[in-house]
Amino acid sequence: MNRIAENPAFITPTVTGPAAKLMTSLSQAIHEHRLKPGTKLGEDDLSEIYGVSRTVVRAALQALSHVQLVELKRNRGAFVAKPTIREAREVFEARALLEPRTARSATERMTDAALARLESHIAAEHQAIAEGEPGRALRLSGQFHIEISHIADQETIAGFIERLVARSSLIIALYWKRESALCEKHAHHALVEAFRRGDGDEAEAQMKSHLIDIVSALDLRDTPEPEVSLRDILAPD
Amino acid sequence: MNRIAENPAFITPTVTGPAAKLMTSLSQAIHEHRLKPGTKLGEDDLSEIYGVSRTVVRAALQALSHVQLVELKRNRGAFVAKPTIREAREVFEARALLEPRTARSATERMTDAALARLESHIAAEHQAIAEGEPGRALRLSGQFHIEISHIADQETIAGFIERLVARSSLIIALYWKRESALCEKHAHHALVEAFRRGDGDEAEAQMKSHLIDIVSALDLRDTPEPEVSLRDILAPD
DNA sequence: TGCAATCAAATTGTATACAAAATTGAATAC
DNA sequence: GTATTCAATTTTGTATACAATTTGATTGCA
Repeated sequence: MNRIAENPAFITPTVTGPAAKLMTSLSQAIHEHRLKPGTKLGEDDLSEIYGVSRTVVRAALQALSHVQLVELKRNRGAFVAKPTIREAREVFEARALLEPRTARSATERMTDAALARLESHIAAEHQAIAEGEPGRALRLSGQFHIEISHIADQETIAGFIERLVARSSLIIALYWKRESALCEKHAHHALVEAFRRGDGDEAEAQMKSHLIDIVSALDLRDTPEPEVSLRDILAPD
Repeated sequence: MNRIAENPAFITPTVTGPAAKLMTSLSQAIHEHRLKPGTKLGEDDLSEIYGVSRTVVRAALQALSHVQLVELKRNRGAFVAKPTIREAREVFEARALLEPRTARSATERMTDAALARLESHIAAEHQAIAEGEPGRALRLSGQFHIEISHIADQETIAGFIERLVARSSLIIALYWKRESALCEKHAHHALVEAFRRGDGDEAEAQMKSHLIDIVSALDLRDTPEPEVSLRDILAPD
């Protein structure tokens, strides 16, 4: 069974049992932009919706806060994280540091089975776009990157990349330029071609430019914070 | 107030309130090798020791498991993490990927105040060794690396490095060769000199070789797992 | 004696009850 | 009419009670 079916959540759950289900469900909703940055995640609401106690809800929310998909404010509750422009830049700088080299490592460890998985990712991505589900396409696109890091067989780095890709989804929700089309199709295809040829240099270069393309499609100009910043400024923790 | 005094725990707590105190205390004990890899952390024990309920204990243990200082086994409890040789290699490969470049960034952003902080770290490290407290020295040595990542002003990467340095402490506890002396004195001093001269190339190179030196002082030879070797010895047929 | 099954003790997992804090809105004073 | 205060409500934080699982020890049986 491949990882796609096993872990549609993106983030490898760091909790077990019912809390993991909740974490997966929330994580997926955040990734597909059904839950928008800043949304309040009330404990009672979630506990009623999922039919579990607040104890379990809190465990899931804490786990999500550890991967920075959720922000916990003491005595105030849990909110879908809202990365700042500064954080957005940092996330992509970290990805630029980790992913190109990881793509090179993946090239060296590439197998036919792994190539097939990557291609099925791309196919699923195209299908999602064709079916008018951009949220699902975005999630699959992120999973493509994560899959590469797992192929590279560096689980520690893969864990970091999982977190970075997850936050990238929030960043895209907040800062994506409407004008620029989300076209990862060609970039991902070019990467797979490099993998197939076993060309590590090319894979590294492709990944590097792919990440630059993504950043250039974001609007990360310094602008005054949205409305909610008032609270943060006037009642800081 | 500087970061050293604020965060003697190493790991920036991802929880608030009483659970943060507990996390800090446990994290510090693990770093100083007072709590050894594999030690069981029973919920009732901790709850009695710290005078808080199991709810708080569980929150702290969950937080520690998210930074991989603690391993949670479902229905079995929490244990101080015990990185495998494979994980040890991965941790230092990730550090090799992140820290040299981060040292270069730190060079560009270096200030007199930051240099002074780094030097006070080294001084405290020497003092700890002189006073025969190798545990404290090791913790301070790790904080030196973390401080550099904060100076580089990349909080996302700094968070990763915090986790890697934390796990490195467990790895050192498990795999340090007795023969080789822990002498980070010169390496850290050379780094500070490079920072002072604003020599980014040199800082990057120094960090790279420093990490290689640490790995070379570890015994990461593939050995059969403890149980397996027992079986081999006792049932040689 | 050796092995297996069953039962008891201890420990973790989950739910719920209670305490504390923050938010909300209405009443009152200016 | 506006602002301020205070109480009621809601929500989160913590403790505790109960359920489920694991562990090991004892007993029964071959």
